[in-house]
Amino acid sequence: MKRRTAPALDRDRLIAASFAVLEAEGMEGLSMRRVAAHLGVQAPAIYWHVGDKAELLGLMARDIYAAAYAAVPQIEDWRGWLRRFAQALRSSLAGHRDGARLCAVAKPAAASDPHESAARITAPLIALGLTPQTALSFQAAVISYTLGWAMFEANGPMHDFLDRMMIFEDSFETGLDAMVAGFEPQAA
Amino acid sequence: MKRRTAPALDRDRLIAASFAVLEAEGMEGLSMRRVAAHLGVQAPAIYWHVGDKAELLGLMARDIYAAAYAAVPQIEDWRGWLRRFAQALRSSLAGHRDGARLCAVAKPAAASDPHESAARITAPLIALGLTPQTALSFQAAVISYTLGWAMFEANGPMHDFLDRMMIFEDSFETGLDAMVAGFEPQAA
DNA sequence: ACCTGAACACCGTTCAAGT
DNA sequence: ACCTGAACACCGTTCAAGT
Repeated sequence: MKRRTAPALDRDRLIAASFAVLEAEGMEGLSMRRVAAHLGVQAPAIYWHVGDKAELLGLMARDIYAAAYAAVPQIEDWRGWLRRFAQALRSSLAGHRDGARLCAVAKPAAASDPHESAARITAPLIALGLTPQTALSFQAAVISYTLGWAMFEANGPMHDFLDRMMIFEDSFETGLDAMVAGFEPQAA
Repeated sequence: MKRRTAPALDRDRLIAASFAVLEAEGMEGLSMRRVAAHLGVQAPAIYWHVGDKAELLGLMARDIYAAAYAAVPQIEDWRGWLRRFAQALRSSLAGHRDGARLCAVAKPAAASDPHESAARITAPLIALGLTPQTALSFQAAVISYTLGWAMFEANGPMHDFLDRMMIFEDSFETGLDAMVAGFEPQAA
């Protein structure tokens, strides 16, 4: 017997609880105290498992990105992969209340080892024949576009109006297709 | 004589002070109390001139966008206009500390009259021959891309690493050119 | 009309102390 | 090792009261 009582918290349960609070209260209701309450614990307990709130947000954002990567199907060429990835990221962001705002505020947890995370991020594109340089460039552009779009789309009051002037889905695809198609001549 | 003492505040001085605090303290140091202190006034005084903090942030964001629109030179076609606008927006965002984060958090002050603001936003493109529909679509895509990129770029730790793997300036242009070029066939 | 003073209900975080 | 209790230095916002 290593311990008499199992610990009440671990990183995974902490992150899960944080998402639960986010879903229920939104981004500005996401406080350390509320997350703690959701876990039946005092706020300072969280600091045993995580350095500070910024790190917690970083971990949440990381999960959102990870879900997107995991959702991209096997695909035969980099154009298709980029398109599928962008769609997956968009729906991963839309899958959580204030998901885009969360990712905007959070610094990437990737900060721990940027070299490794850049490699992981570009690996699929490199496998499909792009050079590391172009892979990074294209991927950065697609992520930027998708994240920016998600924020645009999540912006309440403007949304209702734009909804009557354009189909978000279609316009997102329009921009995405344009970008990917425009990459074509640069892939050499 | 309408009043014995001129008011200490007005909206413009309030916004200017807010930018000053933002520059000095960054986004998380931007508190109502600090802005008030910068103006030699008590925090509650601000609420006479502005409904709440969100509205103040919205006004700041609006200024950043307005600066971008103002900086776009007269141009002969919509491709050029879109490219110039994106560059102007990127440098307007980069012109203030945490500019991208600010715009991410702020709801558009445009919320007041979305119809009018959408019209103003698309006017230049419509004047250059696009339909309102495509103008809105293209403009939304370009804004999303640029805002997303600026956030990407502003993200400290990742930045230093990426800086050694790619030129931000060049990669931004790569994606932008790709998108605008890809719009071409859709402009019909 | 425009601002102050005092207060309310919160925050994130630290740190000794408990087990 | 892991959590609590109490505290510190802040927040945004409201509201009576002053001028």
